[in-house]
Amino acid sequence: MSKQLPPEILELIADRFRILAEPARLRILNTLMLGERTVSDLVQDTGLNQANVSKHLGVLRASGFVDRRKEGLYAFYSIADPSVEVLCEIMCGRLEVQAHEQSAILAGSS
Amino acid sequence: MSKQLPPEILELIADRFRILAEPARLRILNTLMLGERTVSDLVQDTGLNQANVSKHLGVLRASGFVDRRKEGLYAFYSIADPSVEVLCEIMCGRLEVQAHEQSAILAGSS
DNA sequence: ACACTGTATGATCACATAGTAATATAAGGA
DNA sequence: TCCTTATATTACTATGTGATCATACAGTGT
Repeated sequence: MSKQLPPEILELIADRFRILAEPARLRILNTLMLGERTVSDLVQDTGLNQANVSKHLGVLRASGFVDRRKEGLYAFYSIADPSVEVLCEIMCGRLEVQAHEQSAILAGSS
Repeated sequence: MSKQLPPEILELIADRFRILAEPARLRILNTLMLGERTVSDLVQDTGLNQANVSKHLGVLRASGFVDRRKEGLYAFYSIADPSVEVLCEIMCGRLEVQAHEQSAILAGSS
């Protein structure tokens, strides 16, 4: 536990965190958790424009978070890295903890 | 599982990922996993300059990842959010999986 | 061959932020 | 009080990248 990691590894980890540090990409991933979707589906779902969605999908694919399957004119994207969901759940859980602490502080100071 | 999250929540999650998307901050956190450290300790350990370390610590503290305890001239920082370690481990595990896949591909194509 | 649709790819702009130097603040000692 | 040390902050620059527009590319049908 808590072993010291060399700077090169920490850079790679930071790179992966950076991919997820974007609301638009999280929206896309969150939709993909429901199952495979085409680019057009995601454009509809997120309200982002097509170029933007395509670019985010490119980033997500290059970093191995999603997979692509081409079929005719369509490109079907899907989650390739199941850890995404776990990561978001942890972050979410932490948000709830902090929200609790804040309301506790507010309640205490009143 | 895999519930749809509203955009506001995803923005908060993205904010937290962004905090961790920095090699320098991960270096600091990784050192703090060994225990409480002063700013000077961290400057020594990371090789970053003092202003830079202070600024990163400020960001980490504002987002609740670390705590501060002042004692005389010194400021002792420590991990406040234990989930950091888990998050890094997951990312690390995923890096290993990808490394394996890549070497498998290379071996197969030879 | 042409037209149409879905997706990907530049080029550009705007903005956020990491790093750094200089300086400010705060605490302790002579 | 003055000096020194530890930490925080401010101002600035440079770099990275998200959003957008326009356009290119690929597959399908006529």
